[in-house]
Amino acid sequence: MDPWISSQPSLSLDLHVGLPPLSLHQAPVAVALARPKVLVEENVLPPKKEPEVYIHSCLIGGGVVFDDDPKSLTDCFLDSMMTHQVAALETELQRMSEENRRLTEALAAVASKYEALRSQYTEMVATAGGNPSSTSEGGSVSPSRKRKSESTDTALAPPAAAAQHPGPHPHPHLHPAVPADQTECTSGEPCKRIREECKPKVSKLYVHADPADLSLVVKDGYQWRKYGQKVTKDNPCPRAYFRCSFGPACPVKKKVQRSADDTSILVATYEGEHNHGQPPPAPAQAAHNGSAAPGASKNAAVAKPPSPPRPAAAIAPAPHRPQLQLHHQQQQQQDAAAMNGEQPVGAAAAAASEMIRRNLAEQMAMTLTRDPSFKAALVTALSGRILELSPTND
DNA sequence: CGTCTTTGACCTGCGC
DNA sequence: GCGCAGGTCAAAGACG
Repeated sequence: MDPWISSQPSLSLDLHVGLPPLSLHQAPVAVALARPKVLVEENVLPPKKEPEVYIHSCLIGGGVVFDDDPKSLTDCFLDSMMTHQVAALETELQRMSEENRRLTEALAAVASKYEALRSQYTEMVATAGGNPSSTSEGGSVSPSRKRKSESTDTALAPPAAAAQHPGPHPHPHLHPAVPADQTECTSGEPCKRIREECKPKVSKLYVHADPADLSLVVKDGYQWRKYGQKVTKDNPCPRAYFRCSFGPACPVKKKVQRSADDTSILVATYEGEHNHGQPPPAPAQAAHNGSAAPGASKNAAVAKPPSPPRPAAAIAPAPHRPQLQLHHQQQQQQDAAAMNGEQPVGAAAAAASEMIRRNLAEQMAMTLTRDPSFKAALVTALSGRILELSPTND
């Protein structure tokens, strides 16, 4: 994790902004523990500090002013109200912080257990004579469909996959035409287990959205093409299926569905990794933090790919790259460095850190401005402050 | 006319 | 083998 981030006690980025900054194989666990409701509320923390300071200073000097100035009666009344409110907010803050701490601990425990199991599994595969590198990489192995009529043609090159990936794939390690489980498995249970391990990297992103907005569009900076929608059993809200518009070169898919518990939350499930950079934002997109323009309903989530896919390694992170992708790529770089036995390069790490800070600030600003509770708290604090400072108050 | 979204139909995996 | 549920396809319609 970014040292700067971990040094910000009130931010608690692990659980609050976008995707938890864990490696993707940990993401589902992390997301399962993260409660989106809490995430947004806790984002209110930084602005609270201002009224907190204000109240403390008023408490110190209030008594002196009280005797001399009749107007200070109003001030003190307001101060009292503010103090009460701030006390309540502080209590809430403490509660949230405590909950955050518990969640973080639980997350760490689960992550460590997962790591232990993972290494155990890798060990087992290695001793069984398997090829750990083909499975532990997790890879963006696309679960290619095998339709009944097509699968009889050839097992090695399913037409569906061939249609999606004409010609040699530029990134076979990211999206092999033939999933490892299909080539290496010969029977039963081991095959199933390996297949599960070969699933594309899955990550989840919780996004606050207007419940009245039924578009199911998650603005993550990438361009998506919707290819299906389905009502699932466990959730009355329909689930939308998207493919990256850079496909078939980019195998990434995402599913977007409203949370069954809180319809104001969109749950975006990403499968696979982008093998290209984030498309350059259009003017309207740039004004919306690199996401699709909300007004353009027709092409909000989809646009023609502006440029051919580029290898991820050749692309510097875009300034508006969403937090998700930042964590994603950063983790990839760290993984790659770890695999090569390298230490993170100082300059690159600093640049990445700076990038994360910038995106973090943007993301927090966006989240905060979208949160009604934050707005209410801000309005309360500001109105109290304005009343206090107003020369005409009486 | 080209592109994208919608949506019913189809396919596949899984549990029984 | 059957039924269910999730995921995907592809025709039709909408839109610029």
